Amino acid sequence: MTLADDAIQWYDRNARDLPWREPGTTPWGVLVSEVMLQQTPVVRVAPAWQAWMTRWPTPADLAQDPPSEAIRMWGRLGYPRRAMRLHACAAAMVERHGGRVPDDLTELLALPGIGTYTARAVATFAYGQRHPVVDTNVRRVVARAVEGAPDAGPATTAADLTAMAELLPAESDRAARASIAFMELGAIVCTARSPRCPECPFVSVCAWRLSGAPAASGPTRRPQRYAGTDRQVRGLLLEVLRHATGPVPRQRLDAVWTDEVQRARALAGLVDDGLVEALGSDADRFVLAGDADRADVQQL
DNA sequence: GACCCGTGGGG
DNA sequence: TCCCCAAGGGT
Repeated sequence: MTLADDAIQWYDRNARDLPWREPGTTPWGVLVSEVMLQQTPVVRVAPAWQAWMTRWPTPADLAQDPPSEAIRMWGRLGYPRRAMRLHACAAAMVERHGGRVPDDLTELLALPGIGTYTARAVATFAYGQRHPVVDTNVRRVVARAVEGAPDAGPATTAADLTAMAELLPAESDRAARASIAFMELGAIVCTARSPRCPECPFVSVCAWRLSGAPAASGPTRRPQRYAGTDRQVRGLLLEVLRHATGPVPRQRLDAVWTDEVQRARALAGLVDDGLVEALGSDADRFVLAGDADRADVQQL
């Protein structure tokens, strides 16, 4: 039995019942789930995915609505730029691919918001192709089980893809199952903190376990605190704009954060990123991207 | 490669 | 409380 065989067998008995894994999920549904899952936990994605797919069952449905509606529907999943890119992605698929999700890796990679991981995930899970699919879970599982390391080092895309490629079964359908199985293992058993090794199909062959499960050593870089960052300010500004039914006067945005310099920087950043538009010659009113026309109507 | 980009829940 | 982290992508 190879690691892939063990993982697939384990997955068949332990896979979570997630909505985008239901039979009949379209490539678009797979793509939407993968984008939503970029840095957002499964439990919060599930209901959002259902609502999104009900409202926009195809790329063309989404492309017909303005980006502002995508940003609103995104709700509090975080990183709202993903909503905007998903909208741009839908528009690009309508323009370049007749409204269908392409099955070619290169064409997928060329779409907005679709990077190395997501392109491979869609080609593999939506179309059954044989590609290594490497996310943070896979990197951790391979680091421990194969390399004997306590955790994955910094992402090195090419090397990570090579490492996983060597573990993939030859047959494409099994290769796809192996990839999803490794991801699932990393998500619910071989977790970053407190791995559940007794439940792991690799427990007896895991290189990390066999070497005594050493703890990680060395200094870990402390990420920036969230409180007080531009990201928090952007979140507060966008929260106001999401719920607005018309143009929001600058004065109302001024109320969300006292530091004027930081507030202005955050707002300018949102405009630069295309999430927000300024209205009027004085740029004294703001709307979500794509709402300018509607806003003008409401002005009259 | 470093850094920026939201949000919420668990330990 | 505080810290960590969660199916990354773009610059």
